[in-house]
Amino acid sequence: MSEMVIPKSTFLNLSEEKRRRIVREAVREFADKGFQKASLNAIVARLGIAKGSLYQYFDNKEALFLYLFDQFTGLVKGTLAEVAAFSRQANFYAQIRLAAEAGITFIDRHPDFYDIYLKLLFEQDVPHREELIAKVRLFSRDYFGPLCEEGRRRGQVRQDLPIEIVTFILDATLDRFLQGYAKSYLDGGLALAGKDRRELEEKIAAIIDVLRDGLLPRG
Amino acid sequence: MSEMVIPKSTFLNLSEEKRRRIVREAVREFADKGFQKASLNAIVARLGIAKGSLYQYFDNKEALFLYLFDQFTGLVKGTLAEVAAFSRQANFYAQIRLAAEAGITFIDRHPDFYDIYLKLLFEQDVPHREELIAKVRLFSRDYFGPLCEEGRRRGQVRQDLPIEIVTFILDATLDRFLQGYAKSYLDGGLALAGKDRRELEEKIAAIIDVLRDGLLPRG
DNA sequence: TTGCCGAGTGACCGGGCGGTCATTATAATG
DNA sequence: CATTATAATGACCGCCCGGTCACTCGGCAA
Repeated sequence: MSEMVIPKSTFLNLSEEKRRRIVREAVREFADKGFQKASLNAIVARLGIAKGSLYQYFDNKEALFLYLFDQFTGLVKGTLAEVAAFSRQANFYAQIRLAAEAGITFIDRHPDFYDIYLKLLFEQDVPHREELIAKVRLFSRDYFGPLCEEGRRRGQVRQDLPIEIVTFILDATLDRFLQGYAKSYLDGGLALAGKDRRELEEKIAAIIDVLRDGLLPRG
Repeated sequence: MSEMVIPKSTFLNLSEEKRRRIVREAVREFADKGFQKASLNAIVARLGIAKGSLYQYFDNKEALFLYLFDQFTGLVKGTLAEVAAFSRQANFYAQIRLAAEAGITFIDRHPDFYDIYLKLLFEQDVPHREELIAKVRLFSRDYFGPLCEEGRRRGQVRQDLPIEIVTFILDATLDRFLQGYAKSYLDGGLALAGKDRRELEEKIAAIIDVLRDGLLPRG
């Protein structure tokens, strides 16, 4: 279902180890520089192969990038499916918490892929950019939307709240939390970047508590 | 207090109209392409001046960019000071609402400046990038922090909530709202980009209501 | 009229880019 | 072994970049 972008057969004939090495170094370069500034010369230099070889594997820079992004969306999709299955029985607020923690895990495992995505958000002239962003964001909406409806159905979320406002807030907050974890200058004073897992989970819990109970004094 | 970055005297000697024209076109170019891809050739071509002239005004690409960003931070600072003064007496939630509306107004007035900032967030190798981002984000924190403390003091925000969590949520949500207004693919399904002022204010009010009252059914 | 000086000019430089392709090396086949 | 198919190579191409600099221009003071 992912793997919609296929490289040249030459690439597929390579040993898995070499393929992984190429993907790893290419992802690193795109994560460092973004699409436009990423240099195929730099990639082949790091890999110790000739530039011509890269063109045996992929038609051009764009095809290479699309292939990498395809791998990324596959990983995202898998992660979300896992967490959805794992947390199906849980309370709505626990589900949100687990999703946030899965996001942290994903960034820990694939920081360069996440960097590529972040750069893509505001870079210009990246081929199929809006389409790629939309693909990822659709995952997020497809996850939070049903979650909220289910939470409302089960009486864990107020019936009178507009679903799209709730998903917007959850999406925005979680997104920013993950961005702050990956990029310290976006952590909004929570100093997320250096924290260990336990502290991160405490912050997540605190945020969800505030969203659940509201800012206004009760009574 | 802004205007810390000074161009060459040649630039300051130009007529205000010419200066504004140069700033306008340069901002447009940097907003379109980001720092790295922005082309001085393109800027001088649009302005109809020689490249050498640009180098009479600014030492190099970096100095030009820093000057533009300085203008930007001046505008942000002024806007925040205005809204702070204007909303001083208001209820906490009205203050938040007014800040969000001021953000909308700012983007309407200076969309290219806002674009430069958004691109800066994830672009690599921009001179003084983290410093510039920190400067803008400090404005935001300096605004929301005291606001939350004041709101708590006045009993409009629960006493037991950790301030930094509250500011994080407000900052993240407002930020994402403005990003969604400027970039339709980030609007999280609220379709903010096309909306008129009244509809935007309704969305803002709805979001603040949810944050104020919480997701959990009361009772 | 002359000399001066700041403003404005654009051809030019070195360098890096994505991409090409004729050539060589390697592996598979009979 | 020879022949053929596939993979790997890197010099090279045209392009555009940021930045330079020897030069021209125009107004003003002497």
